[in-house]
Amino acid sequence: MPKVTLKVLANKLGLSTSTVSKALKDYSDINEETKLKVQELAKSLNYTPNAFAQGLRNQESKIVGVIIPSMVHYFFSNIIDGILKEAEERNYMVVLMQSNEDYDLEKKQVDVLLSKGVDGIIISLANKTRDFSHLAKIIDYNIPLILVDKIAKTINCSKVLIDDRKASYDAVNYLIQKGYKRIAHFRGDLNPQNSIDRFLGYKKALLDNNIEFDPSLVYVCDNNSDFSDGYENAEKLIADHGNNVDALFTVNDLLAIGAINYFNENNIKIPERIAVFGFSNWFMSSVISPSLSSIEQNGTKMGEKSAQILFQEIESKHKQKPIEFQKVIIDTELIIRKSC
Amino acid sequence: MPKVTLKVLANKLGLSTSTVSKALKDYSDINEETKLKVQELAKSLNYTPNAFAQGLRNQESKIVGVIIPSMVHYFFSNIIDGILKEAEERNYMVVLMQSNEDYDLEKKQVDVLLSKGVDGIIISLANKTRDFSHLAKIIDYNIPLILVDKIAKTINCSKVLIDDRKASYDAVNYLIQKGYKRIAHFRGDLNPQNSIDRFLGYKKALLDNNIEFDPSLVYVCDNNSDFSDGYENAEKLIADHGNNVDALFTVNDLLAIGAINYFNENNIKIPERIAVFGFSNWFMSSVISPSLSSIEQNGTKMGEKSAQILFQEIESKHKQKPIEFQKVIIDTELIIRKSC
DNA sequence: TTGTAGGCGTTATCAG
DNA sequence: CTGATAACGCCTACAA
Repeated sequence: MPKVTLKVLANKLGLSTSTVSKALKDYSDINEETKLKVQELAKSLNYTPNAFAQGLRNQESKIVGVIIPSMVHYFFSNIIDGILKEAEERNYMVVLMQSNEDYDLEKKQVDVLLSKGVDGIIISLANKTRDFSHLAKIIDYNIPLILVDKIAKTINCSKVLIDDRKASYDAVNYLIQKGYKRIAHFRGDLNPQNSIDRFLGYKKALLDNNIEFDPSLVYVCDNNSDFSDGYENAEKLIADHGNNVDALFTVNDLLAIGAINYFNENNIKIPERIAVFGFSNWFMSSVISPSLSSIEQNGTKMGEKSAQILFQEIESKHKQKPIEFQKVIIDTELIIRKSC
Repeated sequence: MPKVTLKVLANKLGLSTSTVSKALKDYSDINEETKLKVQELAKSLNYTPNAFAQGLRNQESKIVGVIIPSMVHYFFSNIIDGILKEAEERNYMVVLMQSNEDYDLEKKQVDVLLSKGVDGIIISLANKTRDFSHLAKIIDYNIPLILVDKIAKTINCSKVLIDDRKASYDAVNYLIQKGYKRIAHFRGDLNPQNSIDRFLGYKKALLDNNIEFDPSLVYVCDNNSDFSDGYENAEKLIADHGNNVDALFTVNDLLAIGAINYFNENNIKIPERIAVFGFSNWFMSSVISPSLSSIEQNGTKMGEKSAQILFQEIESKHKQKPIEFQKVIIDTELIIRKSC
């Protein structure tokens, strides 16, 4: 298995490497016949250019880096799915890294990506990330950067996200239109902007409908919440408010499902006694019983769009064109099922 | 942002690049003081070696490639999770590709990985893949290859998998010990070995317990089955067998959940009237109601193990040591919940 | 139309 | 202990 290089081809044909190189790239100043000969041989020997040499020479890796907080999440899987599709079409490779919601790791991973000379980077920030110097560094290196979903407002780059506030607003508004009045909210921690925005959307929908905002109906859930957190808070909710609550809007589907479990086990009928509305439309929402109304966040589309913008920016950079940063809001959608 | 290279460091210190290079690698033949000076400067200028140059020089990319059929699957996400962890520890990058269960794409992706000079490859084969010449090519190129879960028996390389047959056997045996006698099976298509093995395990458990195998209790489900397939087959099952069936073992959790939905909606009590046992222990199984007994397939461990073996083989190759292929069976585990 | 030469950044070898 | 040199494979001015 001797490696097939330009030199090998050149020797076999009695040509120089540069001629071979040009022939393969269809340079106009090469004899058609030679071109054909070269291309044929290349094909038959299965020549593939050495990516390192190319990278070294062209300062271009055809690799993009992606950092996400966690792999095992329906939403993030979908984002990746979208990114992979776009990259595939353009013959780019995707290096995937997982920050495990750890700022230090995220920072280190950025360094690795930079040192590997990736052509662009897509990041969905860890919840804990507050310091953005590593992002500034990417920009400093003049590497296109796209932030997706978990973004940093202060960083000047393209962003792909949803309108959390509006989405929440729509969901809660829907509940209100259906006649629910005492709507509880399981919110996320204070940290990632998303949960704040979702909370604000909830609150605004209440106020716009002249429903008094009752802080005691809001429960703060842990961020790495598993569904048992939803279960426990549902228990608390009923203990605290008894019959004086008729709906529950949660910051994510997992909490909703935990709550549903509690309600099911305790014979609290959904949606008759209490309606439930989730967020993110995880795969699960459609399969539990009763099926859960939720907000489709469209991870795949977010991934696709991020990648499209990234490749656009890489292209522009290549052509020395100025880059105009975009902020793309991906549409969300209310998915109404049986839980309300 | 001038790139910091060895040459830059060398110039600033009035040294040669080779000295700088050695100093950074702690060569024993370099003066301690110079080493310190070099290392300090390197740190302060944030020097990172150029990966292309290193790759070109050392014939080593520090990148491994991973091809899986589909991203958006709890099981595969877990495999990736495991691989990423191991790679992270070793400062390897992971290039991820998704074959979408498409043989041609899988083949092309292998070519891309090879041409990029990855140091090793982990693949979970597409269901449709029957021709293994692309795998042979990898081996031909002398690139370590690990097959995980969806493997090719005839390809000579290390493999990480579960004992599908035994796992099924255990599950069905458990059902039988619990007193169930008329156990239906929703099996997968004839294609990937996994579903065949799971079926065989089911059958053997019956026979070993002197329960007649009744082919009419076996339903073949589509492979890209969504849970509606489980729903519909559950309907058929009850139509066909009425009360003459008391348990259901499915080739995956999704089908089981579809079936559970049908049973719930039609007031067929689980597990009193019919028990249900799934396979794979997807995240969902624990959150639906009633919670689903299933077989833990431990994707994370499979990913970790695959990566460990891969890095071992890369290491061995590096040291010119012979490589001994391993076939690792990851333990499965019965997870008993409320559905049986 | 083809070939020569130099360099991308790193590292191993060998000479000083 | 340090430095010069060559090589990894590719690409592109420039020369022939």
